[in-house]
Amino acid sequence: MAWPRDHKEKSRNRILESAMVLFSSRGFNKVSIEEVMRNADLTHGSFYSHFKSKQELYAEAFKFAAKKSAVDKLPKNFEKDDRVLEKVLEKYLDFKHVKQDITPCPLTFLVTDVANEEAGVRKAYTQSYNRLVAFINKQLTNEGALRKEKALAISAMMIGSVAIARALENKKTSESLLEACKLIGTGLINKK
Amino acid sequence: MAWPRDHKEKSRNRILESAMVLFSSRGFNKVSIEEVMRNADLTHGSFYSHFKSKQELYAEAFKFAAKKSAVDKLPKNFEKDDRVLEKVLEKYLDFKHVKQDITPCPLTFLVTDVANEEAGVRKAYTQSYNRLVAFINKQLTNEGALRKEKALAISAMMIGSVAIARALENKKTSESLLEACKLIGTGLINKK
DNA sequence: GTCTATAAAAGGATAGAC
DNA sequence: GTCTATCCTTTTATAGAC
Repeated sequence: MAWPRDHKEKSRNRILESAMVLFSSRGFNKVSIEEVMRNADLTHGSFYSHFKSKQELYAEAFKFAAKKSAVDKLPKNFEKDDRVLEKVLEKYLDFKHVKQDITPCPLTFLVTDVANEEAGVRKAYTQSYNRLVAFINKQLTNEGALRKEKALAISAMMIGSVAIARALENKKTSESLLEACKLIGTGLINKK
Repeated sequence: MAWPRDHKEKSRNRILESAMVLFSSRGFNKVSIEEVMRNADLTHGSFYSHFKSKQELYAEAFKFAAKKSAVDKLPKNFEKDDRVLEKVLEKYLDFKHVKQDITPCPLTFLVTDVANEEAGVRKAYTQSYNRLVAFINKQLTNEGALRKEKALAISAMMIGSVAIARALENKKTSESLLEACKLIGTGLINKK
């Protein structure tokens, strides 16, 4: 029929966008295909024209989310300026991120979820994580022997603290945790 | 009938033990009540003599798991010795923990899972997390103004790195991450 | 490619016998 | 308190019309 040639791709992107938002906020297993499709203004029957299973959707949605996340949208080339990393920490470790007032980073929001899923999903996670670590590592221009280790530790503090903050029952403790990680993280950046 | 008076409690503990293991390794939503009960050598019908819902089981199992975890079994009183915390890091950030060759810490294995569940579960998580931070804080005897912040940052590195390591697809990257966090974490302990 | 309709299975929860 | 049997809802996945 006379469909625009990008029609399928647009539908697919709507599905991925829908899945990304829903999976991040409630977890993969608590979101049904019907819900993903409805949120993308489609009916659930047509899901299988795009993906062969829910697991495949997860892997694809994860890659899609990783591209859209704040970290991956950062410039690939930048000045020798430690403040870039400090600004990333500032934004990432903000309570707004915990509350999803900014687009959530799937590395954090789905970290445990992914561990329980199949290889394709974990591969998507790994690739996205490696890009984050590479970015941090590039920013640590003043470091010596511990540069790589600091990059990994900072990534763990970022992902860990936001994940924990999301699980805690009160906002105050969450914010203390985020602030502490900003402080200690920044300390790691600037000390040689 | 002539049941031993601790019969119900023993069954309950078997259910909690069973749930703890299964939830930690595969996540709350992927484990059915029938599976939990079968693993506890019971049939699923009798589940509701012990818990009113699966959510209630989760909260109770979490408290139970927290008590059994390595951290909570540590002595409450200890010498002024920084090495205690270093030893905890050594054990917690071991690949054996990732592979569940030691009893997994639910703070790590269920961190994202918990964030998507109801208040009772998050309360249990928060209490357990606060105990961990209090323990770390107590160990940091050489610190000054940043003592509290360091304790929080170390907790985020512990929980974060093991969670990430579980999600990654290859062992080598996971081990680099764990080693880096041991190193940087130990550095935070010893520097004033 | 998307729709409606439906199959088929899984899982949470309850009823009643012992 | 635990068992077997069953209800009922949700959910993944497929079939066939347009």
